[in-house]
Amino acid sequence: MKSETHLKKAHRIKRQSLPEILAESLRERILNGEFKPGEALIQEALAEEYECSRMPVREAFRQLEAAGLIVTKVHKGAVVAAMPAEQAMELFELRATLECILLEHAIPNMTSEDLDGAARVLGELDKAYLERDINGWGALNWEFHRKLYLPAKRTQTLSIVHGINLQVERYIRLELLISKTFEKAQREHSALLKACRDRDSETALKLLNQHILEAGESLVQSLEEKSKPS
Amino acid sequence: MKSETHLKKAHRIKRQSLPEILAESLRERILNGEFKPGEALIQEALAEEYECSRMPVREAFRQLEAAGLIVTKVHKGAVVAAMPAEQAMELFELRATLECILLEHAIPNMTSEDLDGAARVLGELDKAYLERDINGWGALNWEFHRKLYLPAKRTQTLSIVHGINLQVERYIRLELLISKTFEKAQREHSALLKACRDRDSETALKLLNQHILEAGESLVQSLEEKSKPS
DNA sequence: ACTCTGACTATTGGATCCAAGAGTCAGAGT
DNA sequence: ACTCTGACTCTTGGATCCAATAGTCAGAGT
Repeated sequence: MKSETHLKKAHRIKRQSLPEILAESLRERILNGEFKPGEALIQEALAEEYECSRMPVREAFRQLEAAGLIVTKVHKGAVVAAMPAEQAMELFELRATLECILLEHAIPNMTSEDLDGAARVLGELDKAYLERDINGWGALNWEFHRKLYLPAKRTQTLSIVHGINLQVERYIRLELLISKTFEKAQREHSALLKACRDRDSETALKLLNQHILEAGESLVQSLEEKSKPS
Repeated sequence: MKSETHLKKAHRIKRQSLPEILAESLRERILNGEFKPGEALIQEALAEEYECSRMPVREAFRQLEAAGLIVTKVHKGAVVAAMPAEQAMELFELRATLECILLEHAIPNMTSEDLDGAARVLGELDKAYLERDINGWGALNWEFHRKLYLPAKRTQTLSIVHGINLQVERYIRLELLISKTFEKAQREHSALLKACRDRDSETALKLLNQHILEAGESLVQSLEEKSKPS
């Protein structure tokens, strides 16, 4: 009996509405740095660019606003949200707290499939790093963490953490370009996965906590350097 | 020199867009239980009720969806989100974690104005309780907690916690009607405020943690009883 | 009697149109 | 020369209209 779980999974087709697609695309472009903090997003321009009317754009804006990526003022439009260094650090501390909770609950439930899946993503992550594929790296990075947290079966926490990750990812990407954080993260990911395999919660949690907080600190540091070049 | 801080505060007028107002109103009605989990929300009906077109309603839906209060399917419309008991407990645990962090950071920064403000809200809370004003109680309850957390100066965490509170408030309200949770909460609030006044972090955190987790447990218990009346 | 199909209806998704608010710039008045 | 005002423009907010899809129900064929 093959225990493949494809029994009834049907082919999951897109089934996405235009606003969702737009929101995703715009988020990607914001994370890429194509739209910089403070920059205004004009509905009509984007509508023309995506060859649709302004309406889907408007609904996409609502989603992005709820996610904290843009801020809108009545009759004044939307601008990309800025994030001061202290807020960034707050988000990293939040991540550290919440992701450690997730990992703690996940470790006892991890199957070898879970671990192998995470290992596979880690491989892809390495490849993305070698090819300097920053966009891909961002998505894969989250995918790796997500794989580790899924067995915790805490969907609400996971979705909140996902939101926070998206918010900070923008800055992480900038940081990645100019530092050695990449290799450091890769080493830490490996160590983390190993601790999970060993079911060594204590080590795993310590590693994860460090992994996130140090990333935050190095990011905040480089943010502050950049803001005071005088 | 009067240290009143009204120097430049101008009069903060509404400046709210229709979709925001609608989202607020609809959220309130969902929290009230007027719209029950699983119930479909029809754009046109709501548009007519609020005497506007469907468009503001649609944008309000996007906001509510992002807040997790409704779920929408393409071409099928929006239904009020249901919440299984286990997810409710997860949210309460999240609250306990995050709100304790907030309080921990807030206590050292609290001024006597902060404490007096909280005390004042506590009084209103009591009044709302005596008048059985459930709606008002919900808002004031959050206001009380918020007052305690504001000095932590962690806006992101605060806004996430706010979102979680809104999600569980719906069930809390139902629970309040049928149990003694009300008086219990009131007593716990008083004790909590006193510990804050004494700058006794240890006691305050323990109280807050209990306050939230016990509320969660009693809620989940009554949810399970209701779902298995057979 | 059962099932499959096709038309009909209810409701949402998207486009276009009009109104209203915010910013800008020129011109008049002091 | 400076400031205030008003018209003009750019952009968003909201309404209405048309297209597309899911659900339903009746009817024909087996």
